[in-house]
Amino acid sequence: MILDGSLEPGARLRETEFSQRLGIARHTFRAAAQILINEGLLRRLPNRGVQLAVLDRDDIVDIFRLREALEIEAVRLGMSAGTEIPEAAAAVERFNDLGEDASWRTVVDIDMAFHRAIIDATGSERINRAYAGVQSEILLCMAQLRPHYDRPEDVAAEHRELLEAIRSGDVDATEKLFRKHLGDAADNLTTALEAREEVTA
Amino acid sequence: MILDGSLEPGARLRETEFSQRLGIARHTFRAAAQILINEGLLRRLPNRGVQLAVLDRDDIVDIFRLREALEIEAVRLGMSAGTEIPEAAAAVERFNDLGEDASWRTVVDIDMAFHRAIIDATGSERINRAYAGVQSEILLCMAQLRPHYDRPEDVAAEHRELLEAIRSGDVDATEKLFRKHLGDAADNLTTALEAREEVTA
DNA sequence: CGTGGTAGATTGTTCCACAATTCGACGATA
DNA sequence: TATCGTCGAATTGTGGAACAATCTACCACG
Repeated sequence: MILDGSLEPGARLRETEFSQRLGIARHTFRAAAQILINEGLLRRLPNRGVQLAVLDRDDIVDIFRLREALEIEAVRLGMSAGTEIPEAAAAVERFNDLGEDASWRTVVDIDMAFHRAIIDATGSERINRAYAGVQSEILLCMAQLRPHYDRPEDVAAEHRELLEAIRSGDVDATEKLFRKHLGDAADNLTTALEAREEVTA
Repeated sequence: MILDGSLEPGARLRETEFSQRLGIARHTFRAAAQILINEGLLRRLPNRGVQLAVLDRDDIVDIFRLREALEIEAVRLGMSAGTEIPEAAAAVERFNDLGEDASWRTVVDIDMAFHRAIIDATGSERINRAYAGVQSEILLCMAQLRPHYDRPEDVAAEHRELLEAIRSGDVDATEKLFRKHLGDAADNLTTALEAREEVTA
């Protein structure tokens, strides 16, 4: 429901209401909510329960700060270990196969798979956990914003570049490219956010 | 109790026993445990409750991988913003004031304060949260290992260098210095771990 | 028009209950 | 004797009801 968009940003999730709607006990709902809080999807207001996170401009910037930290480190680790990342290559392939009319959701899925592959390649449980958190938040972003996306082929080209950079072995150049890629994505989302704010305002 | 060392690594925390010992209800204990699980201090075994995390060599390496990712990014952000970090400077001062016989615990506290100051300076809520997780795990490490530490003045000197590097403005050199500093710390802990394993074996 | 108070709603926590699952002991069988 | 399966106790996972603490909204009052 959260990632569906069927819940308004900032909506308060009352315990009795939702536990009944989900057919679970209030305790169980609270336990589940705690997990989602740690993923950043919900926020706990003391004595006022949980509410769906509202992401403002600063949040998006912040999410991408952490994302940059994790992905850059993952890239460095992967490159110094010289590991191949077949899943990332597979993601690029899937990008290439997309037609002009590919659904936005498909593009997002492949994008996520690409970046997750790089994280997975590190074999670091903790970097993985931390990244899982930002990834849910990004999904939440997407659910709330539906930002503008480039044509599939442009997205494909950009990721092909990233993969080639990794294979080239030039760490600094790759790092720079990733920073640019992630920075652009963050800009995309922030402009989408501001566009929505204009509508609601 | 966890960070005291009064609980053995890998110990199972039975719900009835601990909720009674702490004077809280079983549900409350479960909720608290969930939070500690997210901090990496406890592990949940399905249908077998929670147990105190046991950190092996790989875990230490992994913790410091994430720590490196976060601190390096924090340093970069702080340096590009040109922010002063008075708390870090204060930590260095406290190091300088330490006598030869300073307690190990004091050294750890100041060390933590120094590194946390750098993280705090980013103003990034999410980098902060992620770092809080590794920090508790490091504390757990410390509680379980009591590793060998250099003389206080050496530790002081090393941190003074780090701070000076930040002030110098040379990002790459600073990054290299931090990687070395953190790598050494990780080595310290892993050797301490291996030393303990020899004893128990 | 602002202020304070009161009543209702909601959360945080406790206690009790019970199904599901795991673990260990016991005994049967080869 | 060793292996395996079965049974029972212990423990977890979940549900339900209750209650104090806290918050919210509304209303009376100055």
